[in-house]
Amino acid sequence: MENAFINLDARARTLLRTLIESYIRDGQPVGSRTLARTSGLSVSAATVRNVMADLEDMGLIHSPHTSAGRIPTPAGYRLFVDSLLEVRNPSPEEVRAIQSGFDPNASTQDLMDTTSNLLSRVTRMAGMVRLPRHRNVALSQIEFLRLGEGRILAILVIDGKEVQNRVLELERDFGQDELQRMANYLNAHLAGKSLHAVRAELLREMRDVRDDLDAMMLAAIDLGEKAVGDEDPDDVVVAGQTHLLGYEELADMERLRQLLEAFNEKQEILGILDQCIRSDRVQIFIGRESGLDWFENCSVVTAPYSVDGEVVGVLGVIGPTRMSYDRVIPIVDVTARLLGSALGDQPPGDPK
Amino acid sequence: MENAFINLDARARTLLRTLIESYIRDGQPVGSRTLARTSGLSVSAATVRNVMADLEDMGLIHSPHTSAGRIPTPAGYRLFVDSLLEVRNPSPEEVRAIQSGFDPNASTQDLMDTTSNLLSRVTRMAGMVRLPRHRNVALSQIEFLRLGEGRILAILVIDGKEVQNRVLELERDFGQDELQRMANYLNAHLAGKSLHAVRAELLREMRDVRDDLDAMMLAAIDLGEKAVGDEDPDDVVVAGQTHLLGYEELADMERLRQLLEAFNEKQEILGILDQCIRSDRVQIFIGRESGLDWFENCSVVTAPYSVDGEVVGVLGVIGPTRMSYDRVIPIVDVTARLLGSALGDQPPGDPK
DNA sequence: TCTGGCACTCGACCGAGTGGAGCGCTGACG
DNA sequence: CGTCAGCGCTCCACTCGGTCGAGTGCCAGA
Repeated sequence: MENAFINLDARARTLLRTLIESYIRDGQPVGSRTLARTSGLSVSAATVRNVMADLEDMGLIHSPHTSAGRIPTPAGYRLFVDSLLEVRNPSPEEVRAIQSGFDPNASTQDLMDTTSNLLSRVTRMAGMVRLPRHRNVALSQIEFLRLGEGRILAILVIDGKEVQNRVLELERDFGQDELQRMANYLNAHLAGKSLHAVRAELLREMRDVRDDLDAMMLAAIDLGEKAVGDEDPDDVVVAGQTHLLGYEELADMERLRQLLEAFNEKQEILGILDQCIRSDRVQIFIGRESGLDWFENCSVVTAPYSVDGEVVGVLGVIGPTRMSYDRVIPIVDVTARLLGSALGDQPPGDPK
Repeated sequence: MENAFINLDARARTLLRTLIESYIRDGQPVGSRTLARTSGLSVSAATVRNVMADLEDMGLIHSPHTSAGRIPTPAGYRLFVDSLLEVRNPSPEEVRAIQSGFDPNASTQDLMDTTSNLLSRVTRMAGMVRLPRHRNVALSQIEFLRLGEGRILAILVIDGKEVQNRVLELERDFGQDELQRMANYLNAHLAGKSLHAVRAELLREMRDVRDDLDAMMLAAIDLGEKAVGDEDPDDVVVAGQTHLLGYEELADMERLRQLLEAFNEKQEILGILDQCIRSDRVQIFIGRESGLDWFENCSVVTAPYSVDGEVVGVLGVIGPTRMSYDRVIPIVDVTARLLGSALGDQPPGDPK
């Protein structure tokens, strides 16, 4: 595949690029004559045919039947997005549409919903956002509530606005007043620190037990660790799945069913997104590259988003492989940046 | 429509029933010859033709084109389900499948998810469950947490297991200790009563202010009312939408898009379900009867479910108009009963 | 190495023809 | 008056053959 790229001379690359662009635009197999006319090169259709035959040998394009034009293979798309594509800057209206969608003082959940909606509306495909990891947001407050025999509700207030409930099942039973004192202790020690730091501190304290800690403190630390320990639930917000019904290259009902089912289950979507969280740029999956066969004719464009320089999540869109990458890529890119800054701006914009 | 029923003699009704059953089974327009053979009546095809012509005049059946068999109209389906249908008892396997799906000590949310999943899996259509109104579940505990300037988090524990958070925005600021005292006051007065009763009591106390209440108590009552006041959010749980992609009578992509969109928005689904909550039996909407035109070729079968004799919600399925009503209706019916008793059994099953 | 030309292939489209299912109507029968 | 057999007609679904056009592969010549 790497070799394929090296072996391609400038003319072949131009032709391949023109062919794919044309196919993306029209959805029709493109033949030698049209390609010769539209490529801008002054070569004859016959010459183009020879080049096309070479490209077909390399597995970059193929004919759906003997005498039709050529369409790109997944490998062709791969080469295209990796080294032939010139991304457009997102149009000003699009940037404005995206930017105006972000409400600076919405809750995180709302922000996620808005973002995936935005992505799906602007691209007319399905948008998805991986929830941010909360590693470096500040714990404002922690409280415990006794529900029943050994069952405790832990309430974490994060960033002064986000609230998380967790039900803990314990062997020992605590009275409400004990719980209150433990919460006071934890709040005094931990409030304002990031969840990440809180967890580290609790674990450290559990390790080197000091003499000046009484049993209650120990229990408090233990309880705090349990409450904070469970990382945020893995989840992903999806929107605009129905846009995918409009693409006739995805018209196979059975495939479509599997695709929508995947959106419901979310598990496989999560898997795909998690593969992208390492990269620091826009990433693209084409067709079956992700190893899922219901993914035929689909592509994913993702970008990680970060707060204060640390990647905390991924967002992206999923649509037909035959999509306008030059338009979609910058949209996903800029949305990721804007989401990152919307998340990052909040603490300063809403001090205490 | 009523007249149509009265005017139909036994033979015509048998023929209509056989025709609709046959069409539901095969999806093919059914002609006079086959109908004469399968109806069990000993009449000739010609006679059947005469009857069919009458039925067509009444608007109960129609031909898709000049010389094809007849298919039922929505009015025909209506008559069919109202007075011709003989529902089968649900098959034992189906009852068992449904019954075994209910985990007696799952949370309400889980129960709703399970139920809609169950409905969709057993019927192979889309299942939906309207969340139960909480009017008569017991409030176990109420707590307040100060989030910031005038912003308070109210935590309601219901039935000793369900937890609800509500953020209240107030004009006046309260300290955490004030909040604690108010919560104590409310808990002492209200714990164990039903949400409905709690609300009534709070409203009553607000009306006839008594002298022996100090300002704090008043504030507490006000706060409690705010916290309990907002009824549970309207919501509905949907599952198995993707099953609908399999029915070729729903193959129109644009219609399908609208249908799935409706499931996402949930608003219209809610509207339909709310129309059914009054009835105490299985209800059926056929085609456009609900007034929504994307609903063509779809039908809804719903049944309310009740706890302790009071209807608290509705569940149902949505699928193609051409569905096996005789199978679906008892399934929906029995599921509603089982869900009701699963919800009702919990308080006795989990005392305290 | 490029190019024009030629033969060939294949799908899309059209129109005619055919078979079959099904209807409406009519006239006869009990 | 209800029932029924039969006839003629309509319309759909399918097939078949022919044509057209787009596109390919290959070859010979510049």
